[in-house]
Amino acid sequence: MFAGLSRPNSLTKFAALQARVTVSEHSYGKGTEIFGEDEPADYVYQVAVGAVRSYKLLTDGRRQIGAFHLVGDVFGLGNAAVHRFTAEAIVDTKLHLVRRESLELIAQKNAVVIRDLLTMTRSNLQHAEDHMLLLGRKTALERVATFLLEMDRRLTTAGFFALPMSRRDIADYLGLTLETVSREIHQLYDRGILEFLSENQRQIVVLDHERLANLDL
Amino acid sequence: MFAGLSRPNSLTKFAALQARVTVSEHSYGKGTEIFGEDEPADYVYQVAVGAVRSYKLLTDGRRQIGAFHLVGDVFGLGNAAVHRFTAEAIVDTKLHLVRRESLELIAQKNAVVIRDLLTMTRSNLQHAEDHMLLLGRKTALERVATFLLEMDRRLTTAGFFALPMSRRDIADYLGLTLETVSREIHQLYDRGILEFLSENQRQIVVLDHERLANLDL
DNA sequence: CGGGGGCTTGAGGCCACTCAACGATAGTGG
DNA sequence: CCACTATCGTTGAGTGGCCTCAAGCCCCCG
Repeated sequence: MFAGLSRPNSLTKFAALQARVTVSEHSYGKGTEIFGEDEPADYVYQVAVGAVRSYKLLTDGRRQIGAFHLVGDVFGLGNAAVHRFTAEAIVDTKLHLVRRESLELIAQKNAVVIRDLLTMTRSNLQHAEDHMLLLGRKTALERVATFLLEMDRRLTTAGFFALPMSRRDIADYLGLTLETVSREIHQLYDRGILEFLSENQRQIVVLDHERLANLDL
Repeated sequence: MFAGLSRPNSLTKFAALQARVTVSEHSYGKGTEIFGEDEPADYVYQVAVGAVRSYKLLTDGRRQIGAFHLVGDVFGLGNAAVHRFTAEAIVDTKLHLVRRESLELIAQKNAVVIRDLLTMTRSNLQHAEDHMLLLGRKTALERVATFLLEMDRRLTTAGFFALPMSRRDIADYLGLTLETVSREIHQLYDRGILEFLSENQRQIVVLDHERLANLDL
């Protein structure tokens, strides 16, 4: 029943869920925390509107964003009793919340539910595995190319996409500095691989997917 | 029933499993491939003897090792129908194999089985999340310190541990070069934090866990 | 005893980082 | 309505941490 919820247009399935578990909705202003590392993990979340970053910090403030959660994505799954991440709203965001408790309850009777949880956890794991390759072995330009392809795939609608996150967020996702991210994006622009829409540097059109994919080895 | 199999001393539980699914054992010589990326994922594996590396490659040969699987570890879980990485025996290795098919069959009747698969997949995910922080944000010295603490935790028995993997493997796990790994390990030696046993640089005693943990922020 | 693999160590180079300045935009309060 | 400020992004100059290239040692194994 939760299966496919991570795909944007499967929100319909959510209706079926509501008859069985407690689903609530909650709004989070730009920049506010949804949950913190080491807090008890009482809920599972789905993005209805907006975007979320989840990250870990080192003691001196260095930050690694593990994933961006966009509309339709389910997150808060990989956690045990306690969250392993901090999650924050990147922009004004609405989330659907499901109590873990009630999910457990259903899961005991309905094997399909656990199976769906397993499927979603697997896809989180696969994303993490791909990201390890990026962080460990790709150059700055390759990282940015991979990132843009991911965002193009996940949020392009009318031939372009609008990034909800800042250059700093992108940098902390890619293991770079914000200056490097800026430089590499502009190098792709100079090569004619992408274009900016209007004055806003967050709206991007990918002109040449193939060359972008070749940079992303 | 599979729960806890990832912990070294839970091999006992494996006996209970054998009555229900087809479990076979297989040996792999040092350096041989267990499965390749994009091959069909027909089995789930558990290390009985030896050690395994699983990795991804870029087209030009750059390699990122995502995890080392040691005695007791279960792997091959995060995969869908097709493997997402290559697995190789680091040393001569014996594995227990369970057909995915028969696992699926049991899982349909026994919700506990899926639950255990979910738990193990989660712990793989958490390892990957920690590793993203390492690859994205830690310095060379911090990476090596984190690695040594992990190995100390996972394979110390008589006050020391013997690394099954080469410097090159460690480097590809930590996103460094083998030369850098060598230099950083020796810096820890020079600081009196660790010692080598006999002539073999793979047998290590950690003398000062606390200082090692402080380097690993 | 010759050859190869694994590890160490040194010298030099480069890619991404640091530090800094600047422009543009949005939100705020007088 | 307009400073004022904060945030965000870009761009340049210089630095440094890790990589590259290279040589040499040790051990194992044929």
